[in-house]
Amino acid sequence: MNEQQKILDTLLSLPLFQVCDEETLRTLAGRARIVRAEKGKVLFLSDDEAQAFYIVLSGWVKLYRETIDGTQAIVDIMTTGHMVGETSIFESGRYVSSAEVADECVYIRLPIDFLAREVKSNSDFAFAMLSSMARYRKQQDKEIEHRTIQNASQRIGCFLLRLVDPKHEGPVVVTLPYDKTLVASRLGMQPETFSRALSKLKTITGIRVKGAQIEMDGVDALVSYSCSACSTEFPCQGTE
Amino acid sequence: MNEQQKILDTLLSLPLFQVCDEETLRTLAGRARIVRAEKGKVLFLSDDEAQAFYIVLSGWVKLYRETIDGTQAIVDIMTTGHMVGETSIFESGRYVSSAEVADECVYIRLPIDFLAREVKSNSDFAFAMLSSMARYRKQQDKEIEHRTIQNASQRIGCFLLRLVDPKHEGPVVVTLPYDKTLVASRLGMQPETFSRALSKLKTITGIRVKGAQIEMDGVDALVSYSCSACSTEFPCQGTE
DNA sequence: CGAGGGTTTGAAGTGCATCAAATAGTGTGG
DNA sequence: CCACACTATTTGATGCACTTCAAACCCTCG
Repeated sequence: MNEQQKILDTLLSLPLFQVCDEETLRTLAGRARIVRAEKGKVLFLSDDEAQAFYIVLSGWVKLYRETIDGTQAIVDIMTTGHMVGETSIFESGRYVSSAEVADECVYIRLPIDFLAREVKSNSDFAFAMLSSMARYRKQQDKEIEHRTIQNASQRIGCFLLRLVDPKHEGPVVVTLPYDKTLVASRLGMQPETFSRALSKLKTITGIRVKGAQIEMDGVDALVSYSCSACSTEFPCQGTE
Repeated sequence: MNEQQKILDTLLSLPLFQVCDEETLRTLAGRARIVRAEKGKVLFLSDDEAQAFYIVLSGWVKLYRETIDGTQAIVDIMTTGHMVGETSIFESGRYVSSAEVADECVYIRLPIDFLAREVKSNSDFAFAMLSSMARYRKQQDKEIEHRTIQNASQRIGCFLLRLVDPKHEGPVVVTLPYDKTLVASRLGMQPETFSRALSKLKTITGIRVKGAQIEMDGVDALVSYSCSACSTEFPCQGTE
């Protein structure tokens, strides 16, 4: 399958683009490129003038903000199906955070001018984009809540639960999606704290940790430990 | 001036509604009510079925999420010109957080069905709403950053700076917009911590605190103390 | 096999929370 | 205008959670 066809198929698989005219998408796909990149590749920096937005096909892209002295705050970590950089069209055409590949990654790079045009001319598209924006907003609200009222171990528990299929019952094995250092910063803590908090979670809830694999007999122990300190009940669906 | 006219004028003064047909707004205004409410009045609770959205005319409304044991996490605090509850249209018609009057407040209560209809039929409106959503998203991203890398005193300094007119130069007096306990929870800390962190900020930056009034000879001291631990330079425009 | 990154562990320090109590500030009724 | 009640704010003492710095360990990959 050629690259353009692959891009077109991807677009058609995303709810946001399903409301677009196929001809429009074909043109868009013609102006897009699939990119394979290694960890560390910078997609864009905060305040850069936006030329493109991105759709992640596989792997992980981290969004972060950075102070002058180099301290980073992870804003979010995106993966398959997520859009990156699209909000620049509402911010005078500049990116509001930096984006970098966190783990070997394939993504589509698309011209940003398409977005602004489509949002203005296709109200279904605007509505779909609003929905995805609203979902994101809800997620960020939850994130603030988590960081305010959950301790480190509870946040880890909550993170693990969001990796479990909510319909699943009985014993589960989940795999951490990226390295522990990154999970730590995603959850707003230091790697050392993560390591210790995970041990604590182990003794409290009886989960078993084998490298990046985490086994448990069921979600109940985690749920009762983590979700008690949260306004949302399991399944939390914090997105991602 | 009668109530409907006042509502109509308010709507016309907000960028979001300026893109609407005046006749449509007149109808909307006819279905809206101005409400005066005291501290503690609940506008809605998380998960309630949404009947209305709100526009704050004066005073303060806090958005919060609450765990079963009653612990609250303040998500945001809204004031003049802010919309509240509007995202419910993207969340199967349910509110995603609770809202309560934090300080004597006047607001307009409008029927929610208008929003969904207008977003779908008026693409300028959809675009305007996207812009406001994007602004909010940016603000929340910043909030997460602040809570991750700023300490309590720096967050207070940052909060104070956002109360200062960015174009202002020389000595300034700012007034805390609501009581210190609420400012504390807005910034994700305990009242006691707020009090101590404010004293610390006083000795570090030379600001003078007189009740809710805070005087300083200039913003520089605050800027160099608070903004150094932030990716955004002053004026930060964290909104609000 | 050795280098280098990721991860864990240890020791020590800091910041914030918590509980308790004092103080200041505000509004009320007399 | 004062005394009282009530709330907001501050202060003190203490403990825990998380960070920091340092070092060891582990694993993977050239």
